[in-house]
Amino acid sequence: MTDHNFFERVYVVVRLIPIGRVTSFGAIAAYLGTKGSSRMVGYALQVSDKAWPPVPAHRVVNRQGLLTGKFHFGSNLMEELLESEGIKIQSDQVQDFKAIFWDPAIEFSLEKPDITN
DNA sequence: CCCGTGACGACAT
DNA sequence: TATGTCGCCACGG
Repeated sequence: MTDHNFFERVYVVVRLIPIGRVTSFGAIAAYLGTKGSSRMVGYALQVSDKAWPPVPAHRVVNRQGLLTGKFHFGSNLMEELLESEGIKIQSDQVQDFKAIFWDPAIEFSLEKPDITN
């Protein structure tokens, strides 16, 4: 597993995010064991367009549920993508963020069977 | 090789 | 609660 680069590890986790759910940079960083380098997660997503398979980077927001990276998607593409998945956005902020928050360190490790995507 | 930058986050004031 | 500062580490100039 350590054969993969840090960036690719980020992509793997992000691709695990169920549709209609979101997670934070810090949660991913913590799950990867690099809790302090949450900035690297954001950097990885910035260049995720050259990764394959595609990475749903729009499902990753900051700790406040704010769409800090929407500018990198161009206009309001990030917001539209999230709303198309049923996520409500207002003022660049995810509504009911706590409710749809998906923590890989918790929910994924439990391997909940009711999550089908 | 050194310096500034950055999709963040925790803590101090 | 809001604002400022520091730590984190990869990358480009």
